[in-house]
Amino acid sequence: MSGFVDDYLAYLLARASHLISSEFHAVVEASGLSLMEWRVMASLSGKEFLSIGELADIVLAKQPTVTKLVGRMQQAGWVRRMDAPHDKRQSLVSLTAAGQRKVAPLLQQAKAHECFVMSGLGHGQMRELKKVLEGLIEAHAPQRISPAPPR
Amino acid sequence: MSGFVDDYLAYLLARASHLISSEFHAVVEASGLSLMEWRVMASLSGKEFLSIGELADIVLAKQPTVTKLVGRMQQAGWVRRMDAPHDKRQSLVSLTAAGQRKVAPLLQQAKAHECFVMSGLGHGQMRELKKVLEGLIEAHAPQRISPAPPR
DNA sequence: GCAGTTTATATGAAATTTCATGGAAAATCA
DNA sequence: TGATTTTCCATGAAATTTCATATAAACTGC
Repeated sequence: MSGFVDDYLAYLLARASHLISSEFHAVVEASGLSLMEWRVMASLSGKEFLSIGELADIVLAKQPTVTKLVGRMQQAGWVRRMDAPHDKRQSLVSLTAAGQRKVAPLLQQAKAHECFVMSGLGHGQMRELKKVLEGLIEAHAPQRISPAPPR
Repeated sequence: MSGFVDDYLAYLLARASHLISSEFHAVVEASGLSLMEWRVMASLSGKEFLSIGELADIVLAKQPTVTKLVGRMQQAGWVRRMDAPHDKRQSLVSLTAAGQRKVAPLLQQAKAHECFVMSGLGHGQMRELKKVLEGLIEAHAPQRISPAPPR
């Protein structure tokens, strides 16, 4: 490792994230999906649908990237799109039946992998870690929506 | 957020990392560097030099990506390369004087940003977080080098 | 309802990344 | 030492991402 980046929080986060993701990446690729495709499908699973913008936010990618990614996934038959009935600007993305079958096993394996990672930590540390991360995410969320004043 | 990814460790790590990096990304780009260029230069600062392979590992990118990235940075005059004297396969990368001048202020600002992030956590939680991350990184390091048996 | 503005997504061109492979130097081993 | 394998980096072609911008629909305030 390098002098500066050692012990630098942003770097530790990036490295830990990369390492953990990479491990599971192997599983994901074995099923013929890219990491981004997996993220999209995992995000979509359980939900009725998500808009392109929501997806971009969740999968941590830019909007044009997601538009094109979803386009390719649609070609592959894993997702479908429809215009939002009330807001015709939005494009709502949802899993097809084939898509659901494709992710289902991965969702299981993801949980298994998480357990594996967790086993190296201890349940307590794990909960603590998640709590701190959630706190960080909360605290640094881009647009802080101030509570609407009572009407 | 989405149902599945909520509370999924790999995702929390990815999101927290992305969020914290993005904040500093603004500072980095203001100085005319990309995130990757910043990582390379930060990694190099303090070190005499690093090989392409070491850099790729540190900055979490693939080897061909780093080769080309370094090529562009060399064009820009921020880094230089030389063949390793003992192993002519290796290409050693080091900062030029211009490169050093370029990163110096960013190194300062990075520390400042880290303090800012830390301020939302408390020193104790911060140390704990870093410790857990370092543990994760250590535990999941790709090639565990077992200590050489005494000769 | 109408300008002016904002929001959500799409898209083409350019930049970057990735994959697969190549070549050359080092390491291994019989 | 010569053959074989491995390691390290470069590179061309293909795939992806990104930037800048376009388009169309929704909002805002008269």
